[in-house]
Amino acid sequence: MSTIVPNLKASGEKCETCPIRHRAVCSYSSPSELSELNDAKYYRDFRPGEEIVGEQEPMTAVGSLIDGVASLYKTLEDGRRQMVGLLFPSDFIGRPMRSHAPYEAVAVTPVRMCLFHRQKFEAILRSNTSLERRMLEMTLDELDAARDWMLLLGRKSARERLASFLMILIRRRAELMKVNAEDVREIDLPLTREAIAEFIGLTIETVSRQFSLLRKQGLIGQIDRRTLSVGDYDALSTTAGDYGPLSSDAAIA
Amino acid sequence: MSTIVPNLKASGEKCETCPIRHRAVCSYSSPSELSELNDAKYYRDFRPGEEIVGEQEPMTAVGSLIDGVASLYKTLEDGRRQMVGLLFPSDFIGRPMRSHAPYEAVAVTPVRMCLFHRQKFEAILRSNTSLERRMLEMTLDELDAARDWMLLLGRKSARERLASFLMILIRRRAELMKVNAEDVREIDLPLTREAIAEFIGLTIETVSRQFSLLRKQGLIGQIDRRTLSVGDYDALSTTAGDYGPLSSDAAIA
DNA sequence: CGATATTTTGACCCGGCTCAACCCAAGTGG
DNA sequence: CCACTTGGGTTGAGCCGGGTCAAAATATCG
Repeated sequence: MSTIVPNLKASGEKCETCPIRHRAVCSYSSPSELSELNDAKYYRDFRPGEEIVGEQEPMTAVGSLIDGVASLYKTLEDGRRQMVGLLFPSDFIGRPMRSHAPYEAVAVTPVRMCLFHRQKFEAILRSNTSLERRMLEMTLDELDAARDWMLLLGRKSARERLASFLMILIRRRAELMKVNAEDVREIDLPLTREAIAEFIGLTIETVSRQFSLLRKQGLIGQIDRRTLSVGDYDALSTTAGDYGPLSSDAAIA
Repeated sequence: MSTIVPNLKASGEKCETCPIRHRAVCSYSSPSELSELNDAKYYRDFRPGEEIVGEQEPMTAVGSLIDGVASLYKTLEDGRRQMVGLLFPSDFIGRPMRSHAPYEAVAVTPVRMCLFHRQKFEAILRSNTSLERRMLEMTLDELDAARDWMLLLGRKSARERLASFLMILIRRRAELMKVNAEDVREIDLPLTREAIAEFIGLTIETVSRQFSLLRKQGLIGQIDRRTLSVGDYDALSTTAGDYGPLSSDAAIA
């Protein structure tokens, strides 16, 4: 799983031109604060399937996801797994103020991370108030999203779960393209059936069946293997059972 | 549900003598910082079943649970409910930096809260670094606990869920009595079957059946209606499927 | 084109839900 | 003091949604 990957030294890359500069944990930092981060950071790439940090392993680095999609997992001794977070660019990976990772993080697509040595980051956190404030904000958002997810895992049917999952992707894309969620025509699926199943707490067979049903009923259509179209936004939204796009800015969602 | 309850003005009560002084969000605050909080705080009592804040309602106050047990809920339109947090003394209720509550909070037992006007609290947060640091710590712990809970809701069987729930109560009590979890002999159940079911994502019938099974198999015993004894700690712990007492200090757990 | 991985579909099964009866303790009022 | 209510809690019977196991269909890749 852990192949040798080059630890890129920050070559020409500067925080100022970073694509996630305005959304990541550093987004409130002033130019002077940023330069401290700039000096401490390093980049690292991960390939699909590669483990970013292991569950219960010492966590030496934390940082921001610059590009790609990653997921967080918790696993039971007998191998049952549950995804507990789905991370997109600008989301933060790692747990400050704890020496061991409470979960496993895995790259879903090719991933580029902006990393800091954990203890160094914690030291900066302590002195850099705007970093700490943003960290608190992001953590609160993640907590909101985690609670939405608890509702899904505890109470929603398979159909509702899949619809909720698609709504997350739709909202995420709407945000990215700066349009209303209703206007999103197509969404691409960065996850395999297995990852989707682990995310929404089902088996891959059930996920597949529910996809077929939603397709048959016209809520969604197929464009190609990794892309699908939104057939009936309202029906999807209703099936998801959400109150609206609340906590849409949270990391998990 | 919302009966008239006296809004107690801080009479003789001072933060210095507060029973949760050393664990709550204010626990890192210096004497001078504390006096600012002292001036802004007020107490309020809630009776069992009373709503502390409503889901999606404007949230004017936030604060610490001083005494009693409270729970957080998320609800679907058709009435299905999922508990998303179980709060004990020193835990924080409310969502800074958001105007509306993302969940409903309800008093389970008689509850006393130490409250702040939300915007006032946010202003203090911004100027009081130790308050913000502690807030971040507590939020990170809650997030860890929420993710443990996602694993439970997504993957554990009814039996495992109930055992996990009991382990939470055992650890919580161990902490309180300052003994090892293995040495806890009895635990009291502050929750009704219904609340337990809503917590672990089951129906009350299934909860009741699993209680009967655990009793029959000697993992637990009955002392009285609201108290039970630990019959076989190891079996309970194994059934819960936890790796150990990780994230034991988190708010939900 | 074969070889391997992923996805879909089918048949069957089982754990937990539903619906319903019953139990028990704690009021409450005559 | 007893009849009645009320609100948990327990237990049983039957069902069903989603899991399991197996096989076919479809992609992906040398």
